[in-house]
Amino acid sequence: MTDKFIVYLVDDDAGVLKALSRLLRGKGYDVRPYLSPRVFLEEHDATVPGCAVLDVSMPGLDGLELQRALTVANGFHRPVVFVTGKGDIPTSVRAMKAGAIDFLTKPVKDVDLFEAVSRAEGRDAEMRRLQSELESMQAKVDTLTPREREVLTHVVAGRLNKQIAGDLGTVEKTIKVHRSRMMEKLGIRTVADLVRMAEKLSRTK
Amino acid sequence: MTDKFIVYLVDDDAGVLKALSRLLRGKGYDVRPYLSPRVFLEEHDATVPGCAVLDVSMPGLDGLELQRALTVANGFHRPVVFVTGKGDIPTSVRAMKAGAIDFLTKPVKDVDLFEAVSRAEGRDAEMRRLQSELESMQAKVDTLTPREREVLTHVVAGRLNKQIAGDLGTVEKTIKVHRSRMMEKLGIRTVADLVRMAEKLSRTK
DNA sequence: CGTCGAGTTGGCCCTTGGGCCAATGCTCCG
DNA sequence: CGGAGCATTGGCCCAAGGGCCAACTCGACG
Repeated sequence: MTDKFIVYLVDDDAGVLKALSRLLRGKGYDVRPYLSPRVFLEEHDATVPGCAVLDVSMPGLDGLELQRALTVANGFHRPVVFVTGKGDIPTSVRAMKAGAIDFLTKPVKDVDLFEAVSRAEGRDAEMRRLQSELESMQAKVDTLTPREREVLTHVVAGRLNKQIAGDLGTVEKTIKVHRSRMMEKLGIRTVADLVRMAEKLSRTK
Repeated sequence: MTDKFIVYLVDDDAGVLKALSRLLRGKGYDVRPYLSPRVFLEEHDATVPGCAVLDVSMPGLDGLELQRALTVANGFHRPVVFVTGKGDIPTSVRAMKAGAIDFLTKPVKDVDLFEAVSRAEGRDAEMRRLQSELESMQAKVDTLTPREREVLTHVVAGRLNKQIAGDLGTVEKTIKVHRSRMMEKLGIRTVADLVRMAEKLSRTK
């Protein structure tokens, strides 16, 4: 479960690939080198923790396109560190705007690469923590019946049982039952926690 | 109050300054040109809406330093757009990491500049909206007595009056009074709203 | 010294929330 | 057809929230 953090290295230059691999492996990272961006993308599994270290200019699929392709995973992005030999400012700016962790120029200084990969690791961990938290909450919400969900939104809005009953065209007693079952299913005891949960879920989607 | 959005233009090249001024004024922007970054910084008033369009390389105080100086305002930054004639990738990356809106290379394309300034305007407006919301909430919280503040935190934590009383070494009745006055001062009626307010305040600071 | 704000507490009473048990009506599925 | 799941409702009772009025203590301030 606590999969090891993996560095996906993609560069069409075999020499660079080997050099960077050695460097990162020396630091203890689990490195997966790819000469072909396409092969990397095919094999890529967004569910395992890791970051991508990409060359910007590659034949077929360039770094920025690859970055975009890695960016679609349900709101979360695979952290990307760019490495380039012949990049320009507009490209670096586009990469950073698209959320790249860093954009390094060759020859890459070891410390810069380590610092970038380390930041990528931190961000990846934080993203996964957040994502799993959201998923587990969403999973619980998904077990609610339609009625319970309606009641949930009204409760979060601060409405009284009586008012909710009026809104939904039923009586207070019924709302109490839905409300109770809803809290039970969500594993939540207080309205405060309920509101916080709802806020987290709504803030991201 | 609804001050006009101002573009602070800082470039040590008088020609560029004039050209960009004309360009932005033509778009209807209120432009304030500065040849000296120091003078700009001295006169700068973070309370008025606006963005800065900075040349990266200037004598005395370069663009990145200026950006950092503009970044300290109580958690909020003055949006910055960079313009440069002789920048390099590391510089652009540092600028973007530091939160720059964009980093344009001369000759600057009109559309790029307009797009960047427009984005800056949007971000500035959003920042100010958020900030004024936070300030108004914080102002209300500041009117609370120490005891009321303690009760506030316990209520937000989902504790019952009885439990809060135990924690604070007093009785339920006392908590009810503090709680009631606290809600009154905050202008809030439901626990749901209280929790949301507390979340917003805690999330930023 | 007297007032004022803050913190406390009591009593009284009403409203809300919520648990327990029981029961009904409906729809969908095997 | 006979459950299963869902929505609904009633009664009963207790716990928790909250308004209103009154009162007391204490330290600060003039």
